[in-house]
Amino acid sequence: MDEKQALDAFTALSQETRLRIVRFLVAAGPQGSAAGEIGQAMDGASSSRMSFHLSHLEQAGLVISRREGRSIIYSAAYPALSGLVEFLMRDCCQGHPEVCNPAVAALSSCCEPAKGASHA
Amino acid sequence: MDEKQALDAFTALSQETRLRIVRFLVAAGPQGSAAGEIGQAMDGASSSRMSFHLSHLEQAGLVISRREGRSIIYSAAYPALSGLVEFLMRDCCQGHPEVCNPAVAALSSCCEPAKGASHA
DNA sequence: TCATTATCTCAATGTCTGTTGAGATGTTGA
DNA sequence: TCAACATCTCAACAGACATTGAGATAATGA
Repeated sequence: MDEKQALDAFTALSQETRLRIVRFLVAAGPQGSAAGEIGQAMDGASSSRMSFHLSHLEQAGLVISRREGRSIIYSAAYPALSGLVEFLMRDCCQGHPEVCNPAVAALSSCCEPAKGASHA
Repeated sequence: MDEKQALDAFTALSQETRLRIVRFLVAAGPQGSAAGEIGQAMDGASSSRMSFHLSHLEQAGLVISRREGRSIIYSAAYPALSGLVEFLMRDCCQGHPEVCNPAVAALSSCCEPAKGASHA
């Protein structure tokens, strides 16, 4: 992840519809979701609007797509998301791990295999 | 961290100068850096430009400021950064921790007390 | 108080971005 | 091949954003 990629990723995430799409796909898991399904989840956004935002996200490297029959299935690009987090926090704390440990804790708890209710 | 805050944070991070400022301050640690110092680190950006971006970042909650004599010292708002990471990755992986563990690893390694060379 | 330094505020300008609607492309089943 | 469906592409418009330069505010030391 270099600065240009990070900038593209943050630009993509700075728009309400796109941020919702990414979070929707993050929660959807690796199997992803069809463009139409995503559009319905976004308050029934128009197809051209979805296409615009999905291709924006794909160009930014935050989602990936594959065709399945008539549908195009989008899913979160987890490695890119990890890379983005790492880029933003790189060289954090300078030997004071307590300042960024909350971020680690937040992510770790998310990634524990679900036992009951998960997130806070 | 709610959606509006996250959106403001990502908007703030989607601009080259502001992203550099945040990363500069993340690396600078909790003691922070004066506005003028930051401006010099940003290829000598003009004071009005720095002021614009720093107040943008402060409004977005990503940095905090304090006056020290004539200078205003800015520092990274580490809890906000942690919250942002948590918000983006919330509900990730749905029982498949392997998909977002790389993000945890990236952050964890950053946060280990420095022994030699730190980041990857 | 005055000069100096550090930073912020404001208005003007050019550029970028999101939305919309119409139409094109690709896929499926008959 | 045809009709139906899913998605993408394109041009146009309104609104938001970054930069600039001039001037205002705040703190310091003499």
